[in-house]
Amino acid sequence: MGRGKIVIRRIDNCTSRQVTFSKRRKGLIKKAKELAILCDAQVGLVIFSSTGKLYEYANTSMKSVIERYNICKEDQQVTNPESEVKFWQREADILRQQLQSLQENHRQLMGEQLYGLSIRNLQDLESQLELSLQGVRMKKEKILTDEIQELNRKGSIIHQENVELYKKVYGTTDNEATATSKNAFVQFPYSVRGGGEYPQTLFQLQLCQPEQEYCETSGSASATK
Amino acid sequence: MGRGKIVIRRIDNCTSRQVTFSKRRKGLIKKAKELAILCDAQVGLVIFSSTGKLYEYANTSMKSVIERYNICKEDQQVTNPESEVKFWQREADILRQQLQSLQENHRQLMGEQLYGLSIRNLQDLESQLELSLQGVRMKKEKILTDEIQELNRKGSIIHQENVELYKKVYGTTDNEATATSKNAFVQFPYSVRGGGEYPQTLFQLQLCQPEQEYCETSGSASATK
DNA sequence: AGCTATTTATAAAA
DNA sequence: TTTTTATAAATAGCT
Repeated sequence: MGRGKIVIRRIDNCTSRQVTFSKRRKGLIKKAKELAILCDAQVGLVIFSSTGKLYEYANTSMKSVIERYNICKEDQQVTNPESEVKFWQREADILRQQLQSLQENHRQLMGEQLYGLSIRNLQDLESQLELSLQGVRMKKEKILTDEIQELNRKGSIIHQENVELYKKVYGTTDNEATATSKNAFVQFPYSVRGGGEYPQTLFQLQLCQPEQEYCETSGSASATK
Repeated sequence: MGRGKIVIRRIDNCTSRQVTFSKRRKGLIKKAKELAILCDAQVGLVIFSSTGKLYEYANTSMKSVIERYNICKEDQQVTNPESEVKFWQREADILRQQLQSLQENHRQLMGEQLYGLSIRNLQDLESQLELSLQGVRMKKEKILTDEIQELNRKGSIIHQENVELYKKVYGTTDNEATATSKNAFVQFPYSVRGGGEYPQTLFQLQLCQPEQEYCETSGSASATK
């Protein structure tokens, strides 16, 4: 329900995530209220943002909801009443396991601890790393091109100003001003992709040349499916 | 959102109320899940139907949500003497933080969540990924060469055995046996690197040829420093 | 924070 | 209950 369809997975962009959190939290609480009213239900809703901030809704009181919840659970639990300490120990255990699993995965992504992986596993890992590299490189290139574009924009403005100033100082004839400014001022834009009348090769070469070396030296090694 | 607009007030008709409860409860829980995933939040939802039936959702565990909720509420009151429970809660908190930090790192290694990284960071990440790839590929190649070497070893032994058997069956003259075995048996080793008198090219080609295609299609994308 | 084009949720009916 | 369908709501992507 929006301008585009989205897949339900963690939103990477921090700002977008915050905005979406704010909108959806509001929506969720509204729906919880409606359910409670329409259907005469008792509803308790607790939300912690990723930054740890607490949001809550309860049509009665959170305390009563939790108490009622606990009663329900106790009734179902014929098993030993696990002490609070036991619970948190288990919680810590689970977290520790998750941590360990993630750490192993992490090491493999770092190209370490590859012992015991099958060819299949290694190929999957390799593909993933290639995808990651691609993402990182695209991101890097984007930052650089954005920066260059911004510089060109600023440069253009300054160039424009200089042309105007030049006219004011030396005369108002277009021909004269233009002819001289070509020697006096830097031309913009230098070399942004699709930037207009200037050839694209300059910027392309700047970005790619240092990388050519890698391609050649490890070309056969990086040839993989 | 339906065939007609409704006002938010208790639904009198018992059947309609049940139907609506069922549908909206499902929708609410779905939204809660989405919020938790999209925005990386911790969500706990408790619903009692008007008939007293309990429905719940929590992306972690309801207990941990409630505990965290209580901690939030307590902290606003007074500082209590730390009990064993407090200790374990803190332990879980620390582990949760570590997990979060590692998860962020992990996502970046997966080429995600690159928002906010500087060129410098991205280059470090890129280098790391390249190292990882190199390690993975070396490991993979080692497994394959080892396997081939092992096969060659076994093949050699079998070949030797066959030569012996051939001698026993058709005669004992060295010349005859050797001459015929060249037509009857496969020669080992085929092509292990540095394996001796056989050229290395065969094995190299076997490993690299199927991968040539990939190298060409994504050659420019993977060309990087 | 708003604005809409779209996607979702769901009211009514079966 | 579940499915279908017409509509109301929610909200993703922009500004």
